[in-house]
Amino acid sequence: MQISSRFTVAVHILICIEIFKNDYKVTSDFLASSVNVNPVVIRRLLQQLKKARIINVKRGSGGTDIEKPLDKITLLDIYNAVECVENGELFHFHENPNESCPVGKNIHSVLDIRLETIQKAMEKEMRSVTLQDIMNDTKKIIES
Amino acid sequence: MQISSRFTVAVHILICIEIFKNDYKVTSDFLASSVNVNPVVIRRLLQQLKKARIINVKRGSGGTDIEKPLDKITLLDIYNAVECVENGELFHFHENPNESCPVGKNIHSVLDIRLETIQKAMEKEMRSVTLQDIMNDTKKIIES
DNA sequence: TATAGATGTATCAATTAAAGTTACAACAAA
DNA sequence: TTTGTTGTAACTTTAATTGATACATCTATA
Repeated sequence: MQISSRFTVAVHILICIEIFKNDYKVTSDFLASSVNVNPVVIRRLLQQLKKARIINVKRGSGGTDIEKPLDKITLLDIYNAVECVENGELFHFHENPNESCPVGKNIHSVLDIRLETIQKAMEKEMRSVTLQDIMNDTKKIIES
Repeated sequence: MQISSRFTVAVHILICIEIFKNDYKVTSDFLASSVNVNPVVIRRLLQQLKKARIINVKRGSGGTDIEKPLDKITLLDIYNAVECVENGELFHFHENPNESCPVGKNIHSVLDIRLETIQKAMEKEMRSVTLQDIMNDTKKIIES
């Protein structure tokens, strides 16, 4: 199963906020039009990004800003903000292996550490990319 | 969203096949009892592992064997055998970004390479662990 | 201070994928 | 020929995502 599009949408949103901050009031409707999803989906994501202290959302007047230096926001920060799995575990483990089978009894002892290592490798890679990197690429491409 | 439990179940199955090969006929019912899921779920997985040439399943008489040296079967092989996402893409990308917005138009150019790098990091880690490694750990734990 | 335009959020529907279940034809060994 | 098993179809259940509508709440400003 795939990681939900909330992650790519969240990155898309953050790029938009930064690119258009001087020229438009970046509302949920504005963002919804760029991403091409329902505005409520955007608002839900904005709330999650706000809870993670990545952005600030203005009630009443509308609009949103990024709350941290771009080079202090990593893809992992964004991922963790919007991907709400219990314990943050990437792999879903079958729930009730048979404890009276020697394999079922020990499957967690054997696999947990391996799954964690794999997940950590993914997270390390995500942590190495900042929103600043993404913005640099985006501006270069838009200008060309 | 999490990677489905098919992956951990498939690894569980393969460990069972190897551990019990001399003492039991390892049928889908036998495996279903250790994993604690419906036998049909097991049979579906066995078919996927068979298609990937990791195991052989005996019709009629019943039972199953591993078809390759254990140190030639990596966690990535198992993952790819049972995790059937289109293009094998880990990240689900939102479908129709607005092409008339400079960000929507270029979001794929900016993000695709990053997502691929992250996925590759995960796959590299999965490729570095073989079923032989897992079996060594399992036997050590069961014997202690 | 009334209003216009946003956000925040509840609620429900639609869609999709995973996993459970039943059933049974096809098969192969004894 | 019987017995136990696989292979697979069909349907159900469950859960998560996403879409959609609605509206109370908020704030700048006219």
